[in-house]
Amino acid sequence: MMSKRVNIADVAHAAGVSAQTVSRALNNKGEIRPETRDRILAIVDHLGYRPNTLARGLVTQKTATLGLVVPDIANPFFSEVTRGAEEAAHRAGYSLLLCNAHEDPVREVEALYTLEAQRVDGIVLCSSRLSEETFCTLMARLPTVVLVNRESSEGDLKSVRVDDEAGALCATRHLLRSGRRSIAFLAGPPASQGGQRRAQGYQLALSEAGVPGDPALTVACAPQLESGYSTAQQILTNHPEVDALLCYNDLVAVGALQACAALGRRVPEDVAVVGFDDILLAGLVTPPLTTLRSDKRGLGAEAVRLLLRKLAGCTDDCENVVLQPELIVRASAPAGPEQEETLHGPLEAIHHRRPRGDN
Amino acid sequence: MMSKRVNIADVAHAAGVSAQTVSRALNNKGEIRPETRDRILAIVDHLGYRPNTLARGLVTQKTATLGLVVPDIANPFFSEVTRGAEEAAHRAGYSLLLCNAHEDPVREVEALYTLEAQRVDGIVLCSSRLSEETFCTLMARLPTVVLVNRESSEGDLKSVRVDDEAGALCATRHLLRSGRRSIAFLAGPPASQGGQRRAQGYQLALSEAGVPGDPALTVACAPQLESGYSTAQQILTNHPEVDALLCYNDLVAVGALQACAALGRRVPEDVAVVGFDDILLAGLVTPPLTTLRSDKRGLGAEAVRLLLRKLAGCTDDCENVVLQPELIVRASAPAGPEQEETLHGPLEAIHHRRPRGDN
DNA sequence: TTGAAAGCGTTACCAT
DNA sequence: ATGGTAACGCTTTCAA
Repeated sequence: MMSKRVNIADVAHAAGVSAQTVSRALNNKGEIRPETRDRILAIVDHLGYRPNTLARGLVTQKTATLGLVVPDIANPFFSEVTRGAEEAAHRAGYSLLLCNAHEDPVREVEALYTLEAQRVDGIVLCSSRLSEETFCTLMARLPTVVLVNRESSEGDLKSVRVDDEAGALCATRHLLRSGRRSIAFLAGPPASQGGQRRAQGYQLALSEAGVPGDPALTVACAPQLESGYSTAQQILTNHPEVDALLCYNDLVAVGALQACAALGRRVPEDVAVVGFDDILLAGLVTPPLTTLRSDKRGLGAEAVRLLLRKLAGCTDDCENVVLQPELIVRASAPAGPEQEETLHGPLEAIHHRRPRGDN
Repeated sequence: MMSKRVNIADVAHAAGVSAQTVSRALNNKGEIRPETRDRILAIVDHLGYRPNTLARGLVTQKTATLGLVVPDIANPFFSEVTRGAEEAAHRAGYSLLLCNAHEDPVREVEALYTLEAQRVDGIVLCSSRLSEETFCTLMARLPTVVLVNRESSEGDLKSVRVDDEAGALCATRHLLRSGRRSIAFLAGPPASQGGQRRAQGYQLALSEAGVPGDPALTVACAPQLESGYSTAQQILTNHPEVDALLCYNDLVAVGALQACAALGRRVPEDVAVVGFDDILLAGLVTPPLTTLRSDKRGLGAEAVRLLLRKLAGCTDDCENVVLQPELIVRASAPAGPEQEETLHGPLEAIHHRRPRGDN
């Protein structure tokens, strides 16, 4: 039925040359007479020949394919990271094999095995939830890996991440400056390194200010809206004195907003809410979220760039990359009265009046 | 440095059998003595051997990999579709090669060529912006394709889509019933078949109601928030009588909400706004969006299922799938006074009080 | 400048 | 039940 796929031999035959010469014409490699090359390329075009990347990969030991592992592609944070990674990969002539780890370490390991079997040239691993131990065992056999939002003690493992600690520090300071005294932290998945670092920034800000940190006010939660809702509800119920919620990400923060509404707590009058990431949603809910903006696409793009540099054998200047998040002050946690006119007042107005959607 | 990758010959040697037997053990295929198999599998495990899928694909002409092409992976609609597709693919033992067409027909063709070269077993092509002509030319040479949100006259090309016409019809009727008389349509990309079908539903509802359709009230726009903003602003300025905006998708609708705010038009009092898709955002903006909910993950999952059925040679029951969207009435376009207590009144309250985020 | 042969790692096919 | 050989489609290496 379907005629057999045209291969390099067919092209060679049609051009009256050897397969070798066709290969040279295609890869612009080795000496070849220009007119021969042009003739061959014309035939390639006419026959609609596409080199089989499997065969090519088998011999070159390179697939021009990268693996990308994310905890949840439907999470806006990771779809932005993915977009950035895809663009950078595409620009460099690489394809992207996407794996959704589903917030599950088992699935994550599975994904890494699959990528190994597929012989991807390198892997971008986002927000890994694996233990450091599992990690080191795996890395030994995997192709080159670059981590996103996670670091590892493992030798030459490079990473790209946002400065979680600085972000949480900045946000917590902001809350303290605006007069909040009992700040709870919705910490995200315990296995998340980002969550752990944010916890440190949060603690640091508290001790700076001489505020006694109550361990009961740091509560783990899944990185989704629903979990933010239930966790915030629980915190606000058990600790009525809480007047601010620092959230693992914007989805959790939106859930927290809804919990406040459900409990009749006004935001920001009774409770201030701060998110993390500044996804599109953040500026559009009511009240708009104060949050830490991170360059999500940049994270993905930078990870791919680092990966490609490592693949190119560039060992020297491949440093870890730490991107600084930017505090975006909106109505869910405004500046206190004393800072109103100075630091963030004007910004706030700008940030939620303008149409946005592509940050 | 890095020891050579272990291959099937190494395993065979270690087990004292032929490569053939190792292959049989691995694929559970052909006759093999159970104890031999177990012994081999133990060695496989011990050596950490992973079959090279390239080599396997080269000989079997199957890669266990599907291609997914989307216009924009950062668009929440498509990241949900992707999530559904990835899950279905993973469950069936397939990997997913992701291509972002970037809302650009040229990139789309490029992506299809890449997938062809990668010898994916099949392709899920979402919301293609290609002309029917380009399309037919390409399809002839591509591996099996299933379309999402697009249909084609091309022979055996199957598709999965939402019923755009029915959705737009339903939404427009809803607006008319609630007393709106001058309804504009922000139509999305002209090349979008979904947009075209929605235009038909919109027109049909207008003629049903005997409302004269003004062609100037159907305006193309990019499927993003910013474009919704500028397009709505333009419409509302040029046609002050407009009292409702039917939008291509929820992002456009949110932009339209912002335009209304900027122009001092109250929603829904002065202008009603309706979106499409019911992405997470839709229920969380102010006012919450009335919209047509589509099963985004289901779309992706169903497309993969259809694709796999076709690959399995199942030609008979592979029908096109058309999913019905569901009108979700929220405050941006409430029911009119006369329908308040009957149809949608109670629903509305439910839809924006509950925490949501995983629809 | 071009071609022939070998080999990448696996499975299919036919022997044994 | 197991093994040998060829083949998948390409690039690398060497020879002409």
